[in-house]
Amino acid sequence: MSDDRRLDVLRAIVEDYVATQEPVGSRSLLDRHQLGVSPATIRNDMAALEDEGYIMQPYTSAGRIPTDKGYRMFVDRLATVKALSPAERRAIETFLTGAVDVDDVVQRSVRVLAQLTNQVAIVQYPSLTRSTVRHIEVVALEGARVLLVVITSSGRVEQRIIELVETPSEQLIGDIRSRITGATVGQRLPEASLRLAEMIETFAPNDRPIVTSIVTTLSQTFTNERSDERIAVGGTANLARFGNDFDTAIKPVLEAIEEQVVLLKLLGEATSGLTVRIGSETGNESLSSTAVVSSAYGLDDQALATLGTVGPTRMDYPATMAAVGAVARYVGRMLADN
Amino acid sequence: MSDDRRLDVLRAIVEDYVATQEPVGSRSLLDRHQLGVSPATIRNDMAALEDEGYIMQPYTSAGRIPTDKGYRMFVDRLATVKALSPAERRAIETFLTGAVDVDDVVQRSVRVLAQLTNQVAIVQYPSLTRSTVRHIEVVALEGARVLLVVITSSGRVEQRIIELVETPSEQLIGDIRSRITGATVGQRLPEASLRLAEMIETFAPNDRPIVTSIVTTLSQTFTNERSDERIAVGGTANLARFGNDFDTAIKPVLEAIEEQVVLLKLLGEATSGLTVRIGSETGNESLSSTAVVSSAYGLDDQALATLGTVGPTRMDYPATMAAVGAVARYVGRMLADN
DNA sequence: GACTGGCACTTGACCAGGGAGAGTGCCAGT
DNA sequence: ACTGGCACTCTCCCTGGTCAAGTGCCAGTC
Repeated sequence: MSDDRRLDVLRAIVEDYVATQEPVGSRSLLDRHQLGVSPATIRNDMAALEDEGYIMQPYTSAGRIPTDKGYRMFVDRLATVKALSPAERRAIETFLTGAVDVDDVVQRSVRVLAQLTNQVAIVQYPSLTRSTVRHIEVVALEGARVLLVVITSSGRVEQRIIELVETPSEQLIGDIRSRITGATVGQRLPEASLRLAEMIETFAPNDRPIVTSIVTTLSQTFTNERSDERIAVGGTANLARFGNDFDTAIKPVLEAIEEQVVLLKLLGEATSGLTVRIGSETGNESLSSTAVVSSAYGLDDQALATLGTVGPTRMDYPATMAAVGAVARYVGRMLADN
Repeated sequence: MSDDRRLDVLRAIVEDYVATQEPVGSRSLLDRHQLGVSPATIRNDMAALEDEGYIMQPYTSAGRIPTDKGYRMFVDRLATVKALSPAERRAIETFLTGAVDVDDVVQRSVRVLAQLTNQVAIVQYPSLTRSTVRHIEVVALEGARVLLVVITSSGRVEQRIIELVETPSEQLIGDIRSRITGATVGQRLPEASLRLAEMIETFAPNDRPIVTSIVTTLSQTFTNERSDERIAVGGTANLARFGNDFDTAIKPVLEAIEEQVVLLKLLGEATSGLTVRIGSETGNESLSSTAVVSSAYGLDDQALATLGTVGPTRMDYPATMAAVGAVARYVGRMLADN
C-alpha cells in the first residue's frame, strides 16, 4: 500500500466532504477523482486512515468524514494554496482604496472579507500599544475644559475631553503641548506613557495639578485596554452555512461574537503569518465544529493587530486562507500609505 | 355576547401564546385565566375574533394564534404598561453611568437593552445633522497637514486630517479657526455648513485655496451621511428565541443587521415616543414574523436619534416597550449631562 | 337571548414496521 | 498489492394506525 495514495485519498475525502457536506463513500469518491484503483482498494486505505484518526464514520457503515486531525493534516501538508482570481484581487483593492480613515478601512475589510469567504469576518482595530505616537494636540476649550488628541502611526485618532480644576493660561497650554510632543512623538505608546510620568516634575509646582491631570488622562488613553480591544464583525448572515442545528452550530458563534474577550482569544496572538485553528484547537469547547483562520496585519513587518474568519470546520481552507492572507496584506499596505 | 369579554379573550390568547409559543385552545386558555364561562362560550368568542381577523388557526381545528392585527389591537388597546422593576432601573442606571464618552454610552446601551429584552438591540448614534456645533478646532500638524476637530452638542467628536496644497502660516490658521468658530458655534450642523460656504469670500484671494479646502472638508463632515448612519447592534445571540426555522426566522434578521440602510429604515424616523411595528408593518417582506419596538431619544424634547429592539412578533410587548422607553430616557439624560 | 354540555369530526404528532439504498468489512482469487 | 464478490449494517423514507387536542354545531337550560 503506497503512502502517497493514502494521503491522496485523504485529500479527496476532505475536498469532497467540503463540497457536498455529506459523508463520502468509496464509490462516490472514485466518481469524482481518478485514482486508478478499485473501490475495494480505497476501502482498505480508508480503514487505515480511520485507524490513524484522520477520518471517521458518523455511524457504522456510512461514508467517512474528516476528523479535526484530518483537516489539520490537510491544511499542513495536502492543501495547495489557491491563488485569488484577478477579479477578487481587484475587488479587494478597489473596495479598500475608497476608505477615508482607519475606521473606514476596518469596516470595509470586514465586509470584503466576509464576502470573499462567505464566512463570519473579524477585524481587530490597529493596536494602540503597538503603534507609535505621531502627533499630540492639547487644545483649550471653553472654560476649564481641554481637548486632548492623539494621532498614532497607524492613523488612529483618539481624543478625550477633560475638565480641569482651574482654567489654564494660554501659555501654560502651549508649554505643555510642546513638552509633551517632545517627550512622546515617535515613541511606542507604552513607553510614551512612562516618559509622560517622568515629565511631570519638570514643571513648576504651581502648574502641577493641571499638568498631572492632563498627563494621566493621556497615559490612560495610551494604555487603554478597551480601545485596544476594539473589533469589527461582519458577515453574520453567512452563519446559515454553518449547519442547520442552531444550538450546537450557530448559537455558540453568536455568543462568542458578543463577547469581545472571547473573540480576541479566538483571533489569537498577532504572530505574523497565517494561523489556522481547527475545532478543539480554538480552545473553546462549544466551538468544536468551528475553525478560525487568522492572520496578523501590519506596517512593514511590524504586526499591528489581527484579522480573520470564523467558519465551520468543513470549510474550503485553501480559498479561505488565500482570502485572509490577501486582505491582511492589503490592509497593512493601506495603513502604511496613510 | 359581551364585547368586553371578547377582548379579554384576545388578550388572554396573546398572553398565553407569547408565554407558551403554542397555539392556544379554549380549554388550556381557561386553565390559565378565570373568565367565568365555559369552553364552548370561549369557542364562540374565538370564532367571532377569527372572523374579524384578530386570530387564526395554523390548521383546521388546532388552537388559535394571534394575527398581526391581533397583536396590533393588543398593543394599542389591551396591554397595560409593565413598569420596570427597581432592580432593572438600577441596572440600567449603574451600567450607563460608567460610560466615558458617546461611543461608550451607545455601546453600553446596546448591551443593557439586549440583556433586558432578550432580543436584538439596535442603537443609532446621535445624529450629527440634528446636533449643534459646540467647538471647532483647527490644528497644524507636521508639513502641510491639518487636523480638523468638531465637537457637537451631543458630545460626539469627529475629526479629519487633510493635506493642504501648501503649508499655511501660523497666523492664517489662527484666523481661520476664530472666524470658523464665530460663524458656526451654536448652529445646527446643516446651517453651519451653509455659513461656512458664505465665509470663504471674506478671506483674501491668496488664502482662498487653503480656506476652501478646509471649509469643504468641514462641510463634508457636517453633512456626512455615513457617520450620521452609524449604528450599534447587540444581543444577536438572542436570535435563538426567534424560532427554530433558520431560513425564515433568523436569516432575514441577520441580513437586515448587515445592511445599515435596511436597519435605519427599520428603526424608522425619529418621531418622539414609542413606536411598535408588527410584521408587515415593518415594510420588509422577509421580516413578516418580526416586530420592531423603537423610540427616539434626545436632549430635552429634541430627538437626536433612535434606538430599539427587533424581536419575533410573539414577544412580550409590555415588557419590551417599558425597557426601550426606559433606556431611551436614560440615554437622553446621559448625553445631556455630557 | 346568552350560555352550556355533549358529541361527532378533523388534524398534526408520535410511534412501529418494512423496504430501499448506500456503504462497509472481509475473503478468496488474480 | 490489488480486485470482485458477498453478506451485513446502518440510516432514510414511506406507510399505516393510534392518540390527544381542539373544533363546530346543536339541543338544552337559566
